[in-house]
Amino acid sequence: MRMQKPSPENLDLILTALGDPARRRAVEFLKDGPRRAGEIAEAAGMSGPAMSRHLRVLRKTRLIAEERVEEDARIKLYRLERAPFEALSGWLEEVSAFWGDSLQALKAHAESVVQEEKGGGKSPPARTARRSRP
Amino acid sequence: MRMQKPSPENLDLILTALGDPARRRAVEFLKDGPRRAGEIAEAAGMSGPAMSRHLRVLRKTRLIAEERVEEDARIKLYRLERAPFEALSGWLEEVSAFWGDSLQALKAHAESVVQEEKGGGKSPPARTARRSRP
DNA sequence: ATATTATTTAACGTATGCGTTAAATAATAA
DNA sequence: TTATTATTTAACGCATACGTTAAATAATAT
Repeated sequence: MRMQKPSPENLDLILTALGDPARRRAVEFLKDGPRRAGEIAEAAGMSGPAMSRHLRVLRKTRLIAEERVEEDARIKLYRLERAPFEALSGWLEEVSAFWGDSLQALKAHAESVVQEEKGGGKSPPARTARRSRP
Repeated sequence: MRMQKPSPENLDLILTALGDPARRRAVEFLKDGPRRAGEIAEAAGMSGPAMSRHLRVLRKTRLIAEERVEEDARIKLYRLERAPFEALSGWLEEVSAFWGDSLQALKAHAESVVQEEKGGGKSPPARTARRSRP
C-alpha cells in the first residue's frame, strides 16, 4: 500500500489550479469549512456554471472533495483536501531549502540531514559561476 | 513591523509562473546555483527563444533575478530569488493552517491567536453544514 | 407524475499561452 | 570595423482556458 507518493506530475495540475484567482478565492472561502457550490460561486462573485467548471478542476486535482449531508441527501458540500497542499508545500521546501528559511528552519535542517545520508552525488552545488570561455 | 506584505495579487503571477513545467524545471535547475540562459534552456530540453520567454515570466514575478559576472561582463546569470517563494509558502500556510499540520503547528497557533484578536466578524467558522432550506 | 431548487454540462466567442523559425540586440574578440 | 557568440524579440500557428447563456441532470417535495 503506497501512501500517496509526492506525485510530481500532479504539481502541474495543483499549481495550474491554484493559479486562477477564482479558484483561489474558492479555496480561501472553503478554509472556514465545507460549503455548497452555490455559496462558493456567490462568494467568488461569479455565475454558477463558471464556478462549477472551477470546482471540477479543483476536484480533479483533489484540492477539494465532495461530501454528502446525511440529513439532506440533496445537499452536496465541498471541502478542502489536505494532500495536494502538502505536496506543493513539500516541493516548495525542497526548492527553497538552501536559503535556511526562518520558518522551515528545523524542518530544513532535518531535510539536510536526510540529504547528507543520501550522499549528495549528482550536482556539487557550485555556487560560483563557471565561465564558458576557453 | 511587517516586511514584505503578503502581496496577494502577486500570487496570481507566482502560481501561474510555477504552473508551467518548463518554468518549474528551470527553477529546480537553478536550485543548485546561478546559471546562464543557454544552460537552463538545455537543461529543460527546449530552444533558447522558448526558454527566454519563460525566463521573462519568472523575472517578472521576481522568482529569478539577473546577475552579472564582473570578470566576464558578457555573461549573464540567473538565480532564484527568495521573496516570492516565501509569499507562496505563507499563503499555503494560511490556507492549510486549520489542519494542524505537524510542521506548521506553532505558526498556525500563533496565526489563530492573531485571528481571534481581529474578532471573527464575517464568517463564523461553522464547521457544521447549514442547510439553506427554510 | 409534475414542480421546484441546485448543480452540472454544452455550445459559443474571446483571449491568452506556448513552441518554432527567423530576425534583431548585446557584448566582446580579432 | 567586422566577425562571433549569447540572448532576446517578432511573427506565425495551434491549442487551451475562461465566462456567459441555454439546456440537461439530480434529488426531493407536493
